[in-house]
Amino acid sequence: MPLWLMKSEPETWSWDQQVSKGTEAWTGVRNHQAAGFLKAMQVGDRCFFYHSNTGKAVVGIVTVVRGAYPDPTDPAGRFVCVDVAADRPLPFPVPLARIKEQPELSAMMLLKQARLSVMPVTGPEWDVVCRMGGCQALRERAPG
DNA sequence: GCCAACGTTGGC
DNA sequence: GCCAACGTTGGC
Repeated sequence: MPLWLMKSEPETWSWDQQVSKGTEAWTGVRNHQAAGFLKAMQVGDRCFFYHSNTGKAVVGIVTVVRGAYPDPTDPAGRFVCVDVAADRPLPFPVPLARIKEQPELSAMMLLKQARLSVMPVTGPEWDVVCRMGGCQALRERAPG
């Protein structure tokens, strides 16, 4: 069961906006490694929603509601996007600083590849972050 | 505001 | 095909 993390600058697209809108196309990824992860996503997969730059915290969970399709914002038509829907907030957002303090999270791709905007999260990492965020650790795929 | 990491571009 | 220059991301 794949689990993911997606980054967004809150000035560009925030968790609050995601909650207000419900479902949103996750466009603008222009990195081939990140695009590969988008292509691997399946409907129902869960993703952490991470605020980069001014936020620097995992703030919520979204679910994939449409698998990879051509990104309408890419004029060349080479990159893909997915649609995600807000699932639930983390009652206590988990800051990057706290992730760095956790020995169990020391191998997270978030820490290893700072510039990657879409990445997989392991099951144990998922559970630890959920626990830190005061959220039930739902790993299983969301119902359709 | 600075800088490290790193992907891309372009000259050779 | 190499590599320097440059642009972008994102933490600090």
